[in-house]
Amino acid sequence: MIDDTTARRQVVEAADRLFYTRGVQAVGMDAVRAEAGVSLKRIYSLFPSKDDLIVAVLRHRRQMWDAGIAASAERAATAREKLLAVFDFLDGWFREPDFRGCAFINAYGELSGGSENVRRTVREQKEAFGAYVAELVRAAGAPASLAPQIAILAEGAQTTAAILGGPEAAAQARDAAETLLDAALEKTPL
Amino acid sequence: MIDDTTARRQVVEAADRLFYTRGVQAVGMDAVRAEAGVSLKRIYSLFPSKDDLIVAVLRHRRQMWDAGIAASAERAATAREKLLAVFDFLDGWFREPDFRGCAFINAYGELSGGSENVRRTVREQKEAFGAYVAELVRAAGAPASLAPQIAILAEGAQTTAAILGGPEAAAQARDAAETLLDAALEKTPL
DNA sequence: TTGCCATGAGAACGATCGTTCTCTAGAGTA
DNA sequence: TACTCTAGAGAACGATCGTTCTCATGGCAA
Repeated sequence: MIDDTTARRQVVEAADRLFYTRGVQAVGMDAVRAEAGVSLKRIYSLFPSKDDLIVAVLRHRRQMWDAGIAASAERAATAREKLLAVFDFLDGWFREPDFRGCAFINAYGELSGGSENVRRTVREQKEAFGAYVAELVRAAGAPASLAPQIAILAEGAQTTAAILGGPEAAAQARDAAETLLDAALEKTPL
Repeated sequence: MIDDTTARRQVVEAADRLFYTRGVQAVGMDAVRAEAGVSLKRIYSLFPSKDDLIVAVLRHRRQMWDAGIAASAERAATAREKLLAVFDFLDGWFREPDFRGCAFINAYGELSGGSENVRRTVREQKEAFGAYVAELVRAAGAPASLAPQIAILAEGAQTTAAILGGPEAAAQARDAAETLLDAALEKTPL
């Protein structure tokens, strides 16, 4: 028998694939069982309910998001370049053939009416991303008011790319962010 | 008996309220019947399926959105002010107590995996809004590349306001749009 | 080998869904 | 008044969901 950690990972990754592709409510627990190769009994011993599994999937998505952003930032030298690297990360993501928008936004739209846990988990990841951007804005020497503007650009790029179906929004948002950065640094010289 | 036009309107408005508040899949047709005061038989004679009703609701939402944007633009004199008026409209909307994000984005996240009709209807409204912004950008004498940037700000403000739960994103996006407008017009003088 | 216990496969359960059907009551007409 | 037709109320249907339960199987201790 596979150990709990492995089973847990298999279930979360399988559910993530299915949820992201088809939507959460459209995927039954039996489909998760088939995709993960883990029995229903085992799944329910690892996750007390589907709601808990959804939250675990969102946490897993957040780890992947954080890792992707961090990897993209590593290749940048300055805080300004790290900020713009966010949009380079988005650009690569938008070009993946199975890109279907931000899983957090999708889950929020689908489940926020029903699950408080989902609402909170989604809000937490958006707040964490906002804090990440705010820290880079501070390091770049720009006024704090720039941070939410950049975060809004990143959010908007994700929904625009999902709905219109092309990667262009990433470059457009990146250009806008660059303009905003230039304007902010101009007003706040060293 | 009420005529078809009235019944249709009652059903669409009732469904809109329920779908927007609780999510589409969480609302059964029987709940729509109760809220609208129109029998199931009648509903199914007006809309062949729930999918058709969803599309009708989205079209209704689009009319309300277009009207709101137009009313906000009417109070503005120049093209530049009309562009910024979009964010004033958003600001008022975000402050409504039952604001729960953009119905189109929510529907897309919830249903795009299953319904081609929903996908297309959502895409159409985003494209229409993009065209509206593009026309104003042109009238303002700014380069065309500014238009998608402003549209992305509007999209991002909507999801940010929905998830974080405050109206601040509207003013933040408005400030960003103003900065982008200034920078664009500076580079492209008359 | 024998008994035991945990496990997985999948049937079962109760709820709910979208959709259709039945039945009844009432309006309109001759 | 008697007949017809329509529409509404809601039961019914088949499917599917999340969750639980049953039962056969196979490893493991003695």
